[in-house]
Formats: sequence, structure tokens, C-alpha cells
Amino acid sequence: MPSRSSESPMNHHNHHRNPNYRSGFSGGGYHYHNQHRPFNSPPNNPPGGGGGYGSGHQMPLSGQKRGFPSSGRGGSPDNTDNSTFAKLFVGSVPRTAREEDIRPLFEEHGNVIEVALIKDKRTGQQQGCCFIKYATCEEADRAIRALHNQYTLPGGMGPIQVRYADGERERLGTVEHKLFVGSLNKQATEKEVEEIFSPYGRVEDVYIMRDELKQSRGCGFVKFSHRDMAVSAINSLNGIYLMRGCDQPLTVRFADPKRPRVGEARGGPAFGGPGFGPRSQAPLGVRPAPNFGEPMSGHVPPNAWHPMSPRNLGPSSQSSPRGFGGNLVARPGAPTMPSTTGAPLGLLGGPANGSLPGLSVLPSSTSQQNFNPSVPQVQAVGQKISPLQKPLQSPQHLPPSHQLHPQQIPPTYSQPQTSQISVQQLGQLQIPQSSGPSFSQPLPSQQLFGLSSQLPISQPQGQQSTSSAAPQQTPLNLQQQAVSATTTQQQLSALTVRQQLLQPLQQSPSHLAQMLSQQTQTLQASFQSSQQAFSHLQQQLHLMQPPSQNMTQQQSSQATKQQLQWTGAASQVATSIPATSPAALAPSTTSAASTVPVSVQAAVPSTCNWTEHTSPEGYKYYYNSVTGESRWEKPEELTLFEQQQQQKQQNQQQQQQKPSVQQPQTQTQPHMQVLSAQQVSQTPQGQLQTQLRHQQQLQVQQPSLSSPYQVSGVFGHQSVQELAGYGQLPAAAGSVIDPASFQQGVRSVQDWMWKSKPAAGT
DNA sequence: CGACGGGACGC
DNA sequence: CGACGGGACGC
Repeated sequence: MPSRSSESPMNHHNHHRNPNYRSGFSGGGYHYHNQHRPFNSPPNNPPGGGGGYGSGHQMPLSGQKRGFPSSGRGGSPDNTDNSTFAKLFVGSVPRTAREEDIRPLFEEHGNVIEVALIKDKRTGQQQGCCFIKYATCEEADRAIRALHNQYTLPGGMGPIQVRYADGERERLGTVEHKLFVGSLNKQATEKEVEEIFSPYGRVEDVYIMRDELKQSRGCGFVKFSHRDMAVSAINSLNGIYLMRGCDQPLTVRFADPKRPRVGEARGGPAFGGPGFGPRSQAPLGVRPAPNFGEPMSGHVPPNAWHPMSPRNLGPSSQSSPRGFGGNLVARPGAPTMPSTTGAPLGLLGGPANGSLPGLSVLPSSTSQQNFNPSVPQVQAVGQKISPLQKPLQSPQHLPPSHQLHPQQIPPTYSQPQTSQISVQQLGQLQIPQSSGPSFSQPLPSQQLFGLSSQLPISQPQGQQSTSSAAPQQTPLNLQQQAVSATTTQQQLSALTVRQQLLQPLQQSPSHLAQMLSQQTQTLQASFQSSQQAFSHLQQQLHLMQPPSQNMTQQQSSQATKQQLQWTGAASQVATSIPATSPAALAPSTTSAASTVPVSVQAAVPSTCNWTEHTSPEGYKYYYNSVTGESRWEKPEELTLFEQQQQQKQQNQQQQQQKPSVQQPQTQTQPHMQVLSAQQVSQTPQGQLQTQLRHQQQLQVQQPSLSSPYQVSGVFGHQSVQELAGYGQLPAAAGSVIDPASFQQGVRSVQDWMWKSKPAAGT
């Protein structure tokens, strides 16, 4: 979305292409805002409950702007008073521009109440910027999406910058979720960065920090409209995604709160310390955890402005994605002892035929010369997939804008396109060499499991940058191994899908589209069953207190054996967690409470990763030990957590009735997940099988997902964390895991989640 | 290992 | 009514 510079100055005619402002924008399609019911919600929140959490945040940006008695400001809770308009700041406006030149452009996206060109107070010269006032933030949002960085006014030296004026967000109660991204390839463009992040949600903006010479400084910021997306991106990319030519994976974390510049406290209480600002749309449904080992009790952010400096991550660092990332990046030759030795490897089919192309790592940066990934090709596929399969279109690499340009879609596959697809798209799909594209997302996790326990080899990073052609290696082996090791229905279906997909690639795009749609359904079906299966397993686990939390090496090796056989189960765990019962399995701060089976809920432990701190200025702020995010306002999660803590005590007696899964060392979700998975692996095979089968037949009603974003968000969280955890288990050699494949896996799975959304949710 | 973009209205 | 001063995180 950013920098989609329409380097077409002089051309004011190229924008009147979005007639769909004012209501029906959903069809248009510049934003693949799938699953979203347009802004049809009533102006104010009826459910007197004060904006229910469960689904309230489902609203796309500009959600409720109900004022917030925040700092100062009139506390009228209803938006009528507070937000009768939404002001945008527009930069890169030619000094020569007049209102007549600007207004029409913005009128296309809403009713412009006012255009204010800014002039220098003294000289009277225009400052190259202006303010646009819309009546609603919906209109404003539309304008931002349509114009920011995408339209260059005649005479302008660059695309206009369109964003909320200072203080508007606060005033309107909207939030942006900005991530700091480090370790970017210095050559990377905004567009590429966007492509990396778009799988996790609509990227609102990308900003790459550059020096005076316009040279990238290797870091930047990415904004998402929803927090879940940001969380998902963090969990999926931080420490995992390695950009071409980089020797270090991306750092992705919530951006520090920008130091407020004096003077920009105009339109509102911009930055007034605690008690201001928008409330967070917090998913909750958490339950208090007895063992809240306050991550970083005292020493967290002692220093000034970097409360969440990575170095301060303290204890929880191990469980954070970050920790895993470290492992991943470990030198290729790092001494990673695959505890299991060779034994179980029988399944592994040996690295012999390990050279499999397609499993490249970086989707968009595989080709050397072409550092600029041509999205269109991929687009072509997505496009051809037909509107019906919207969800099928992997959010990945499908920038909204591209979708709007049918002309970019070649009628047939041309040589170059094909190659593109194979390299990028296929790579993402985890296509096993000769077996064709695998559309099976559930597998990624398997790979990981398999890998961690067997393959001592990790893909040398060097290769990634040197051999664009054949990023061969482990991934496939693992996958295949994993597959052969287990044969659950889910996997079978996955395999089926894969096989089916194989052909499409060699056929026409349209055919492919159909195939995909079918695959999707198949996957969805299997997904559901796996969901249920896991749900059931989860309950089982609760009932079978694991014998030992801390496995010894010997134990672990044994477990590993089983694990090999149970990679399937494990993968299910990973893949089904999100949709199953979010609250039950992922009581993290990011999980949704939504509908949760009571039985399970009771046994769900929970923790709150938020802790309260005080900034140097004396303001309180809150830090999340898992996501690394810091906020000024108190997260609802924490508030709720505290409340629940109390309830917890009261309910404790009842709790005892039911087997509790409280893990001694559990203080963060990741651990919980890890343990769960481990437990699964320890579960007698037959039993599991039975469970699974049983479960599949049960066909229990699906817990509804309150938000599509949560799905991916939660999932990302789970999968990554879980896997990361595995890397730390004695039996698993996390450092052996190929970051590339790992990433691929995660992304693929997430991708799948997205695709499955429709079926799983509503 | 990199931290915020040119410009920022006025009642 | 009062009206732009002061200084500019810190790893």
C-alpha cells in the first residue's frame, strides 16, 4: 500500500478510478479486506456493555470512535460531539497547488468539509501541505488508503502523504499498530517490505528509514490497522524471516512510542501520559494464572526511552520469538546435537533425495537480479482464481492495488511467469520437488518437528543469497518424512490437495483456480476435523497430568521417537490451536475469548504478559513481555487479568475439582503450548489415534471465531512460540531448524488459516 | 542493532 | 486575559 507511487504526475486523470467511495467499497477490491463486513455498524455501541471485546474489534479501522474521557477533552462518550469530522494532513502538496487542485481528488473518497492549505505565517507562502476535513473517519480512512503514497499532484515531486492530522487519532479513538522492523536489506523497497508483511493483514503504511542520501538504514516501520495483524507479523517474522542478502533475520516488534515532539500537541491530547488515548481492542477471555512469574519484576525498563529494549527482555526472552530467532540464525555449522541420533531417522528418508527446489525461503527475493519481485505474476494466479475464491488468494504478495489492475493479468502463462510462480509462490506452498505444489499448510509444522529431531543439517544461509535457483534441502525431506510418519486424515487430505495441485500448475490458470477452490474446501474440512481433534486432545491432556515437566535427556530421546511418529498429531496441535478454542488453548493476551467450551475453559490457565512500569517522566506505561509492545494506556488484558486474579481465588476450590494444567514453569503462553505438544507426543499412539478418530466423528460445533485476524494472530503466536519452544526442548535441536523452512512453514500455515477463515468463522 | 518521515492548521 | 519560551531521550 505504501509507496505505490503512481509516478504519474501531470496526470490527474488516473485517479478517478475508484468510484466506489461512499458505501460499497467492498466490492471494488483495492483492499483485500475480506471477511469484513463494511462499516455498517451503528454509530454508537449499543451493547451498553461498553464495547464488547469479543467482536467489537472486528471492525476495520476507524472502528468506534466513541470519545474517550481521555485526558482533558470533553468526555462526551458519544462520537457526535467529539468526532463530527476527521482531519487529515496531506504532505507533498506542491506549493503552487490550490484548493481546486486538491479538493476534487479528495472528494472522490468522501465529502470534503474543508480544505486548508497551510501557509507560512509570515511569508504567506504555502508550506506544501494541507488539511482535509471529512465528516467521518470512514471517509478519511478511505482517502488514506486510496491516496497515501499513491497519487502525485501535478507539479508535486512525490506522491502525497495522507494521514491523520496530529491528534486526530487520539481524538477519534483510532489506533494504529506500528511495528519497528530491523535488519532489512538495505536495498529493500517499501513495496517489498509490504509484501513481506501483507500476509498478516492489510499493511497501512511502510516507512523505511533512510539517511540523507536516501540510503536505507536497514530499518523502518510497518503499520497495520489491527493489532492482531501486528502480533501475527511479529510472531511470524521476528527472528525468522531472513531477507535476501542479509545475514540476520528481521527484527519485528512494536515500535517504541515515538517521542512526542513539542508543539505537535495540537488537535488533542496527543501525548499526555497514562489515561489518554484509545482503548485497546483487547481480545481476552483469559483466566488468571496462578503462577504469574512476573517476568521482569523489577529490572525491566530501568532506562529511559527504550523500555522494551531487547536486552531488557529478561527472563521471558527465552520464550519470545526472539529467542528462537537467535537459534535460527545460529551459524550453520553450530554444534547442534540432534539428541535422537540416528534411530528414528528411518522415516526421514535420508537427505539423499533432499535436494528439492521450491522450498526457497524468501518469497519475494529469490532472484538475484530481480530483486524487485514482480508481483503481477503471482497476482495473475490469484486473479484467475476468481472472485469467488477471494479467501483463497493468499494475502501474501497480493497488494490490494495490484488486484485492481486486471490489465496486469496476462491471459496465459508465459515462461517468465511460470518461473516466477515456481520460485515464489510454490516456494511458499512448500512444494515438494516432484510431487508438485503442496497446498497443505498443516505440514509446515510437521516439517519443523521432523527437522528438529532429525536433520542435523541446516541450510547454509549463504546459499540463499548465492543460489537462487535451488534452495534445495531439508524442508522437503522433512515434510515428506513427516508425512510418511503419520497418516491422519488431515494429512491425507493435505496430500490429496498437494497432488491435485500438482496438475494445475501444468495447466491453465483457470483450471488452477478451480482446483484451488476445491482444495480449499478439502482443507477446510480437514481443518475442522483437526480442530476438533485437537480440542479433544487438549481436554485429554488436561486429564492426564504429564508425569514430568522436565524431561531428562533419555526421556526426551524416547519421547522424540514417539514424536517422530506423532508429528502428525503435533502438527495438528499447531494448526488447530487457533481455530479450536482460542481461549482454551491460547489464553494469551492476544487470543480471543469468544466462544469456548466450558469444559475446556475451566482448565485453561492464563497469564497476562503485561506488566506495569513507570517511565522516566513518571508516567505509567505497560509492557508486554511477550510481544515487546509498550503502551501508555493500561491494556484491558491486564485489567481483566487483575480482575480474574481475584475471581480465581474464589473459584479455586472449584478448579481443584477439575484437573488443572497449570504448569509449574509456565509463565508465558509459549511454554504452555510447548508442553502441550510435548504431552501429545508422549501420549500413547493408539490412544491418540482413537482420540482423533473419535473426535472427527463427533463433529462438534465449531467455536466461532470472533475475528479473522485473531485467527492468524493467534495462530502465528502459537505456531511460532510452540516451535520455538521445541527448539529449546532437550530433544529438539531448535538451532538445526532451517529458518527458511521454518518461516515457510509458518507463513504457509498462516496463509492457510486465512483461507480457512471463511469456513471456520462465520 | 537500525527508532520516526518536510511541511502541521488555531479558537 | 495569557501567545511561543525552554531544550532536544540515550543505547
